[in-house]
Amino acid sequence: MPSRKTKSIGPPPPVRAVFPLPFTTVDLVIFTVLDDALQVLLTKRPDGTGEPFPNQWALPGGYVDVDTDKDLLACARRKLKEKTGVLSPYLEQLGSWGSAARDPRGWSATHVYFALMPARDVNLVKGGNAADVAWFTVLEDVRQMHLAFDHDAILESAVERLRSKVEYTSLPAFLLGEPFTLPQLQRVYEVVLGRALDKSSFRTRMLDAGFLKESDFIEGHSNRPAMGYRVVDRKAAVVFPRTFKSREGE
Amino acid sequence: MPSRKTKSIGPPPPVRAVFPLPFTTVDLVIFTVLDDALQVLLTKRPDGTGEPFPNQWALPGGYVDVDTDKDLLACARRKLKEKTGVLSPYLEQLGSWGSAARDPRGWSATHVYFALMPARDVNLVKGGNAADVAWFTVLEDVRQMHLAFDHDAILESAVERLRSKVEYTSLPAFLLGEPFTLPQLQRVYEVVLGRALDKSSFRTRMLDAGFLKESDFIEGHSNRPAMGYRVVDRKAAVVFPRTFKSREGE
DNA sequence: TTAATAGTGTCTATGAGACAGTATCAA
DNA sequence: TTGATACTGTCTCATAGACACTATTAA
Repeated sequence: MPSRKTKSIGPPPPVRAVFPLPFTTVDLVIFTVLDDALQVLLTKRPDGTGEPFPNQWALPGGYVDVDTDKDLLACARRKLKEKTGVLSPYLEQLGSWGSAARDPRGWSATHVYFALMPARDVNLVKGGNAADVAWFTVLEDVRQMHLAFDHDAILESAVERLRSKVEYTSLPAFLLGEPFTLPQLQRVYEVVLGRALDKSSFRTRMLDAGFLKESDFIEGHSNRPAMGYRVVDRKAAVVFPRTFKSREGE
Repeated sequence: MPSRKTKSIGPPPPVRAVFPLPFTTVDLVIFTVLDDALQVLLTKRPDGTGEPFPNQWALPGGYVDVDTDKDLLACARRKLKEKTGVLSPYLEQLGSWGSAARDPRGWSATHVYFALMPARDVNLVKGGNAADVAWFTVLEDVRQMHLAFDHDAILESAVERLRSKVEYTSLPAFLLGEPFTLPQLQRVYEVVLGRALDKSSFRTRMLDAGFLKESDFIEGHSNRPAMGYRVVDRKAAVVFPRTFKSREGE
């Protein structure tokens, strides 16, 4: 009979329960917009180690380490830093997937987080357990691959969540490095949504929502310079009261 | 990170990994609307069994059973049926909570689902591991309690999710038994949102959204009979293009 | 001056909110 | 006939979408 509220110091017992436990992992869906396309970060599964799905591409992730990870979010942050070097991007829980069949090693459950980050902030970290790390476009590259485990389904769910939230939140701002211009932001919205938006209504919506502050920085990569903006609160997205196209079928 | 063993055919080994695994549980946040109030189903933790939080109220849930549960959803359905007898209510994943501290027995992660059901469908099942099961109003009863584990935080998150979705989806329809009338449905919206809605705009919104079919059944519990409706698709909610009160701070 | 991109103004349509009015029932 | 509830119509206002317009730069 375990006593309350005491975390044991020292080495954990070899067996933690008298019944079998599922494996517990954390996986990450890391998005960016690069070359006018939505891209996702994947890592290659190692070869020759006896691990399942050798040489196949997979979402970055791995086992929860009971000794170092305080909680699931801390575990996600740790893995994020290991792969990208980025410390505090926009990070949100997507959900969890668990079943007897998804991993040949046995019953496993994964807690999935999705992250948004500017491509230029990322410093791809190669080596380690994963042989390789790279960006893949969601619409082209990944369509022609089969990811390891149930990661195809997880990615699909992440893209769906991202798309639907982009319809009524300021999420895309986290995909851009600061400061950014309104036309740049609009392009990101259009890339994720896969359709064009009206310039005028886009500007009013963004500026009225009050989540942007002028960076009093002008930035022109070609002709007339545009106003630069920064996000007021880098931690949370703003929710708009309407979706983008209220008229007719989404 | 230690290497993992491959799954063997035959009886499962007593130890499934050479590194410690977190406990894996599934918890349920079961909502209904009863007596013009949003209510949640809680179970009382057992006493004298050495389990943590004896006699405290908690969300129904428990360990994933690797041998009987095919996946997390199946596990959630099993527990749902055990407590309420209801087989297929509206069921959606809320998220997962995991940390070293939430359960005194050790690192644990719980996968939380939330369910919506008509109160009249529920047959409270007492006994078993949980001594007691009952409905509690979210706004009054639960405010004065302290739930076991981190269930206060989980419930708060579930209520928040429910409220925000009620602003722009047809979710409340799943809290009512069929057929129901539009005034009944409006009352449910108002109870969950905690504010009154305009009758006229409510009716147009609901009927235009096309998720209701006339039950050609008239139901009058007092005066002029109202049209009865049923939900077209009992599995999914409809998303409205706008929130209820677009003008000013929600 | 031209090309290119940034940004604004003007019109229309939609639909929510407000609220008054009508319809249909029980007693 | 009265009261209660179901339901409809009418007005206003906010704002998204469409699209033409002006502004500011580089070459």
